[in-house]
Amino acid sequence: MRMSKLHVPTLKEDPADAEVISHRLMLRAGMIRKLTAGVYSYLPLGYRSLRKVEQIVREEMDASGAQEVFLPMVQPAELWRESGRWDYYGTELLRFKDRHERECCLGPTHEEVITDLVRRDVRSYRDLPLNLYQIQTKFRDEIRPRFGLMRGREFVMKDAYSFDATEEGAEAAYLIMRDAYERIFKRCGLQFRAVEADSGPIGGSFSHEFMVLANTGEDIVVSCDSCDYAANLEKAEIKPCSPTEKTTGSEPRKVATPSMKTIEEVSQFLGVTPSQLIKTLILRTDKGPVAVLLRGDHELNDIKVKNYLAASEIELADERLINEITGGPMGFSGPVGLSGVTILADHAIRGMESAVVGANEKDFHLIDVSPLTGFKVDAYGDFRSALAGDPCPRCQGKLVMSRGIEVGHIFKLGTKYSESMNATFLDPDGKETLMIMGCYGIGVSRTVAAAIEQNHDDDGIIFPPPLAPFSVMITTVGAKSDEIDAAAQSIYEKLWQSGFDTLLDDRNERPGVKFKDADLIGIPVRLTIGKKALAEGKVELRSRRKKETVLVEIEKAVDAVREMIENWDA
RNA sequence: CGGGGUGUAGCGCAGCCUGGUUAGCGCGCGUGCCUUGGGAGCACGAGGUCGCCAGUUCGAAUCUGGCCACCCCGACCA
Repeated sequence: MRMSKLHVPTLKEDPADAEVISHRLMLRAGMIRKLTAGVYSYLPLGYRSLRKVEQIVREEMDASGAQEVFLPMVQPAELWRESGRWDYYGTELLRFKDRHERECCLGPTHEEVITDLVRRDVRSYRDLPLNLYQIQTKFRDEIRPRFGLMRGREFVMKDAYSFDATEEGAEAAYLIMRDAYERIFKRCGLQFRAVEADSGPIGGSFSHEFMVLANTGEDIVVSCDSCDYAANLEKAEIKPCSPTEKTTGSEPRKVATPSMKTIEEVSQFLGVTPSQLIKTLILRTDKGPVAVLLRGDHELNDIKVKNYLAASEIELADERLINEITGGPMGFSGPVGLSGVTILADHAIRGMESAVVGANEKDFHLIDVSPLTGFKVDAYGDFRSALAGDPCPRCQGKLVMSRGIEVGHIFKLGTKYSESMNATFLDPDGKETLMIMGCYGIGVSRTVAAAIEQNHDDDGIIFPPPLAPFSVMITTVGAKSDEIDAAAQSIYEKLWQSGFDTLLDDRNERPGVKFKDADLIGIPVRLTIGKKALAEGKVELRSRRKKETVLVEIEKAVDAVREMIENWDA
């Protein structure tokens, strides 16, 4: 392809409404353009990258025995009512009516459709296992789309669904997908990590997320510095600390803490550390109000509480509810004498001998409160988020934090959908049995964005070669010259014949413009043809990643390009 | 939805507070000359419902009200 013909509207300046790096660079590099909030058009370069990811995904899915299908995007409400998600999914499901007033939605995911498809035609254990996947546009009416392709409303996703006759089969299917995902993201040239994850509203018994490690990631990855334990912060387990047997030995005392509401204010005012305080959080849930007790320096993990209570909704109580339950204002809540509310306490509370708590009265706290005897707790559990330096739940190591972008998520669904939608088969004994399902997603468009988040510099994108829209950019420099043009044309043809997607910058531009554009759009290898080197039968080769320029003989140029790409990470 | 912010040429912005006649600047775009190793230079030129609607006023990009769109922070997720 020739640059003079390719539609690559690069921008010199950053678009004002793009904040994150991948969004900025994709706009500047002429890869995407926004149509409306969270909805993007792919220009030639962007679409080429997207298709590179798709192709890798497709090859590895096929190799793992999954079969590609293509499911409808418009889906009838009846299916969603059957699974129970028409009401549960909320406003993220874009709903509308057709001309006959029939209710429909745009598919945000395809469990309903695939389950319906399979239950119609699969009747026997002989037809199982089955794994079907598709690469398709999804629509989720996100509350707040942002960050360009990182969280669009319309996005490209690969979703696979496995159906098995037995529990063992379902677990094997899960592991096969796990391996396939490892290969996919490795082939994409990304630094990533598979982490344990909460299974969220899709449900199911266990799941892993595939995180591309990048500072701009929205998720926090917790990992052990000595074993291979890794989990999403929302899931990361905390090793319970050993309970103390000691009490304060004295009665609690009430002290005045005028206008001291926050942990910092109270601890500073009383001259104690935040870890000597207990914070009492009142939560409103669909299972009734709950008080959660945490050590002052710990943070609530609402997902853990939500899972513990099997609640579907949970939020911090407002001033009014707090007052109703504790009798005191916000900022002075404490567990002593609290009643009419479930009291949950984090394990760490048991390790405290003496604590400062709110007195449930404006401007007062209690000191010298003994958690062992000072108040009643309905249940102890793991309710806080991990902190860097916490002990690993699996070994003696310590936990460290990093940021990640979730590009893949695999779930073992079990019979959640086969049960609600009655997807059954006859087992060898002729008995009607529920299929056991798994589902496996990859954010294909997000993967392109994540690759850019992870690989860029001040000059632009540094594409890992497998995802680059083109592998090589041939740049001619200097005044127009027949010799240079001929050499460029010759190498251009050879590179294509050798299987390299090659761009030839034949524009009548000054070299600076060509170099800037090549850097911006992140082409891995730049091959520059200039008068001086050409006279000696040589061309220049430059790695976008290492930024070193080497001179090679024209005859060896193709091999040198190949070597540079093959040793990309070296 | 709650909080914060922005809407003026394809992009980035100034002008608005303190209303005034042809609405500016840089980049980009077109034509010509010139130039060709890191976003050159000169000349000429095209391009604007000042987000939309209503109001105030002799007069509105500018003041007032309503609406819309987009961005950022929170709850959601590939």
